[in-house]
Amino acid sequence: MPPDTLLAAVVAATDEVVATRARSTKVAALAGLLAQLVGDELPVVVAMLTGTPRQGRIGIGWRTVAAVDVDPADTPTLTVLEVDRALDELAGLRGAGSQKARADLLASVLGRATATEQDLVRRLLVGELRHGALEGLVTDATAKAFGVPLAAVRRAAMLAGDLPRVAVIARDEGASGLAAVGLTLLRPVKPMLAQTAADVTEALALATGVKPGDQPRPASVEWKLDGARIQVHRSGDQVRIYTRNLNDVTDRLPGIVELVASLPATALVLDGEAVGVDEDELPRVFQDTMRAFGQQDGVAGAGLQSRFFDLLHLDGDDLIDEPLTERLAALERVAGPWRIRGVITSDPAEAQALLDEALATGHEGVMVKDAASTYEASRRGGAWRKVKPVHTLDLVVLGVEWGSGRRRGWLSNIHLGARDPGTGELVMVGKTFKGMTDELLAWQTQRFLELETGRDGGVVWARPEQVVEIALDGVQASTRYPGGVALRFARVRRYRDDKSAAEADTIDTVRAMLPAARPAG
DNA sequence: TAGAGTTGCTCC
DNA sequence: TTTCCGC
DNA sequence: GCGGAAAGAGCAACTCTA
Repeated sequence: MPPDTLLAAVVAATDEVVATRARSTKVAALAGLLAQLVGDELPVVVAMLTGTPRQGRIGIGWRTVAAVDVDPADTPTLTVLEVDRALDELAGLRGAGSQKARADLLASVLGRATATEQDLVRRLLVGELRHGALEGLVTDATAKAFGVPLAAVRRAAMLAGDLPRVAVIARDEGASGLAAVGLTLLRPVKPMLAQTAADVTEALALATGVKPGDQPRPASVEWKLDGARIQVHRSGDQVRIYTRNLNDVTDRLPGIVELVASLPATALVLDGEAVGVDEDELPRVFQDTMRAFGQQDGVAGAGLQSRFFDLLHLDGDDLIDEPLTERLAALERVAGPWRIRGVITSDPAEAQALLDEALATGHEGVMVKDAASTYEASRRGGAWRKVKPVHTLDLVVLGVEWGSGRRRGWLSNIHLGARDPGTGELVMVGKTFKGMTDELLAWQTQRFLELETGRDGGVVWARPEQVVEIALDGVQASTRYPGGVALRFARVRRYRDDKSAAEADTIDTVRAMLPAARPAG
């Protein structure tokens, strides 16, 4: 019988992964590790390597991790199964005194770990493994470790929604075992994701794979609702609802459970959105929707409604390999009134009209989907494209935070201010680190060091002179920022040297972008 | 018991 | 969520 | 084209502190 695998073996593999940028080398290192694992070690380590320990909510975050400081062990003795059991125990603690008990238990585990093992456990707990390999590469490594086709592992992982379990199947049952993994009712499937497109014309071309001069091909153009993604399973009178990350939120959404239970079918897997809707069928403000979605007791969530855009299973038949048009036809039959509005078209003008209509009704934009496409997890293929309007603002940089990881040594996350025309002061409305090339990072590092007025922790304060053009999805009410508004998904477009801070956009302009207030219906 | 602090989830 | 980057 | 990394805002639940 082989010895229990040490956590040190995982550390060694992640060290190899960190040391290279070549995918093939990373996969080889991970595969070498996976191939030597016995029994339950495999699912435990697969979960670790993807940065998501199988215990889920453990109740330890960066604050607790930072507070625990114990001398490391000299020699590695901790096994991966011991770490797994410790995580079980940590996750199980609750009630008065549990925070202290967690910290104590963590300290005892770390005390048995070497310095590098401690580091791995800490990174695992704060959810920032950052070893340059996550689920995608671990999937590759699983295929390599057990000599099974990558496509088979990917498909099984999508359908099972659970890579650790699929790795065990790959090891113990091989390719035929993987092929037998199918969509299982009441067990969530990885949702299909979308890529972006600048406008409907581009979206139509990219989604359908049509090149200039080719015959256009039809796409389904659908309203994109601003809510939370849900996947609803029904088997007989049992209904379960999952989020995009496969968390079970059934208890929060009793109204949707009731609706799906009433649909004319015996078995269903629906893909859609949970949204707040007022009496006039107009969408509620996103924050209202999310507040209701977040509450556990189901009372507030009862006000949320479901709208569906796909059907993956109907009464014993898996539909994931059927073309979208077939799935939509089945969806129309079984849940027509709750279908998200959409049209099948290859005409950019018709798609644009639907986008205009969606925006006028208060929705986020449209999705454009290849009408012939099958249902596939992840972004591969890009058969789904989202189109939403982009707003821009010219704001002033108030300060910058030092970056970490691959941005270490660069000033990265910039603090953004809008002008208050009344006082002449600048009002902070958000931060962003997105949209920066390496070249721009280098430039802004130099620029803001020139403008530096002082430091506070990781923040370098800058003389408020540099104007930056920011692209954003929109604006939302904020309790955190002094102006009462915050930017949603802000990213840098370009630095503007043709504008002074006195010409930057005002806080009034930012506030004017808030969605129209509606009664919370 | 109210408020502060921490965590983890939603937008991905 | 977005964008950039190396492979 | 893929997979990974950079890191934000809002919210609710839970635990701890004063």
